[in-house]
Amino acid sequence: MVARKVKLSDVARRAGVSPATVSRAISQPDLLSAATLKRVRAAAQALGYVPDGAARALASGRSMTIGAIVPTLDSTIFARFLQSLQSTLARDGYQLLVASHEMNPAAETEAVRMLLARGADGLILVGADRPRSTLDLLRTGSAPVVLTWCGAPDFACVTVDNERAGYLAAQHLVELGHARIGMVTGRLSFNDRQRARLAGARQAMREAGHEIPDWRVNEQDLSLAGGRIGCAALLQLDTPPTAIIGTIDLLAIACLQEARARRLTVPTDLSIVGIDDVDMSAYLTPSLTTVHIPTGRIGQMAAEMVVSLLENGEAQTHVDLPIELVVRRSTARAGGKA
Amino acid sequence: MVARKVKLSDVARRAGVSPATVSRAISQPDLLSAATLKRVRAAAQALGYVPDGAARALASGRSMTIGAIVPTLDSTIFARFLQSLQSTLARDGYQLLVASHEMNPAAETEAVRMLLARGADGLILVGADRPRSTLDLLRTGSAPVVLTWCGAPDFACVTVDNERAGYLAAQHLVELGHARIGMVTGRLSFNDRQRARLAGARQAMREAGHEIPDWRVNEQDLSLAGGRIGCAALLQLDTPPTAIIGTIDLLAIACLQEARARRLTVPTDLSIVGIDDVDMSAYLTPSLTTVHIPTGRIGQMAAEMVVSLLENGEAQTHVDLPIELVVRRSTARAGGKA
DNA sequence: TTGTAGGCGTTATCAG
DNA sequence: CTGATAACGCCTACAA
Repeated sequence: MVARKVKLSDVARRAGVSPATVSRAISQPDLLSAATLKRVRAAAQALGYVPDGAARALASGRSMTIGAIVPTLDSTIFARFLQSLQSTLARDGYQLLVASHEMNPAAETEAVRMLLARGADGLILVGADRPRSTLDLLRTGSAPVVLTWCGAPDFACVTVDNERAGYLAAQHLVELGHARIGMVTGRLSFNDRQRARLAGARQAMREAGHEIPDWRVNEQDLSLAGGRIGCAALLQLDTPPTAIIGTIDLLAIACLQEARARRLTVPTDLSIVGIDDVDMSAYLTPSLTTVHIPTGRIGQMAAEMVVSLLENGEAQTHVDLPIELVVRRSTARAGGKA
Repeated sequence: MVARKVKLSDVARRAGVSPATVSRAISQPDLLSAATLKRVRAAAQALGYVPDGAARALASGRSMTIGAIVPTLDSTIFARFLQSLQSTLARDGYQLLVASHEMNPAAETEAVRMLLARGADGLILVGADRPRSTLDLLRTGSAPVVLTWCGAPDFACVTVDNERAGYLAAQHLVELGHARIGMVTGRLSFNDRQRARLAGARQAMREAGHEIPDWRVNEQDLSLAGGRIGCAALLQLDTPPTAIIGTIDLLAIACLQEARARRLTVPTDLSIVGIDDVDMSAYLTPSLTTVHIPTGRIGQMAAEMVVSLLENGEAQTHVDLPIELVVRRSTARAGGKA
């Protein structure tokens, strides 16, 4: 719309130095004398110079951009995760390029390809459950990759023990005397987090001499609507569970709402446990007993990991963040007494 | 890690054609004969060729990347907004580059500069309230800009009448006989959406012969914690309001929780109205009366607008999306009777 | 500390 | 329909 683009050489001419000097002024200021640096900066300022990222990327081989692929952007969890990634990366001068796959493996592969094509210097993905072809693409790519939540042995990753999360949730219920517990989970395919949480809960019950039969596990969309449907289905069984675990807080919150809609009192009539510990959970009435997952930390660590992988070449490549049960008011002893 | 990068010319050699032909095979397939096209594609496939975005961007002047700057990623609203932007842009082959400013004007300016430097072909921002210098930077930049939620006359924008949103919320309360209403708002500076919603509510009250004095307006962080604090403050006034408007659902939901914590029954003892109509609002007990804002549509339209600005040069540059009051169970006649 | 020169991988303009 | 041949704007040895 306005004057044609100001380029490096324009600044150089204005400052009376060579293009190389201007280039250095941007990327390696220390190599210049204070005087010239100042002069170059003044010239750049005056001309309103903005370096061309594409050209820099092409010449230097680095785009200062990190790609992140999440299942969906429309989720409390991933929103916080991205916020955390974004702010941490920004500190190091990197920009975040985001993509989502909406639970479609092919879309994820496509996203990886696109991000790589866009020149992302590094990639951050969620989970490790994806087609071998995608994994190969990731390994082949020259960009460092960091997996989050769930990891794979041959990839750098920032994990959380999802199986243990499910275990802790169920164990808590066992300790309260519950033997018949139901679960509302998200879709299990292409989602290792969900599978692990379910498996962990089953493990805890098994160790206590109980089981969670398939018909007490209800697979739903990860939404409030899904949670309510799943909860309703479990409550309508001939022998309804005395407690329900939602594999993510959103689902558990929906269960809380469904229970209330059915005039059941939580936790007296029904205990409910979630996993994640989102903000909302602490503020509900009754507040939700859940397993805390350090979502923000996962993002921060993942960001720091790609950056250090990128800049130091090396880095600790396996971090497992601690999780813990947070007992609040949505759980009580089986049998009705709080 | 592996073989050095496969480039255009490698594919060309393998396919026995010139580099130019390979380039066309990617960007203008129609110009090639079916036979050569097929041959080139096979070669590219075999070599695992991935075009270099930086080089393409440098040579073509377009990065196929759109930058979006939101106040924060960590919000239901903006998460949905971004999701919508992302999926719409993806359809046209664009990638989303995101940044957030956490309510810091300077950070936003910095983000604009960075996004422009990264070669974003277009920019999507939230609101129109920012320093003149940033506006100038936006105008100067050669990239089309689309403002969302609130607009400015000389920018393309996808808006929603925030003032009317506040107006509708208050008007509904007036019709229910409420004269003393309180408001819990977010920080008003650097946030035209909040100011407009507050102003609209005041306008509605004024027209009804009432006022919303400053001391019945409580400015808080846009969080559940903020909402509860704000609600508590209003309820502790000598003459507490009979109804409260939260300028975003999150705040209103927090008010609902605070009211319950104080053993107040909503809507009998206190009516509460929100603005946004997030998913959760419909599922709460009582469900939240609120003003529906088509968040997803805003994102979709904004995305379509940048793209058409980019590709057709022209486009409708001012779209105002309709909003409407959604009456649910959190409001009732003043005086206690539902 | 600063200048020179060649190249990064594609696209685009022109011929053929 | 396809092939040469310049740019594109910046970085980076290498030289001074």
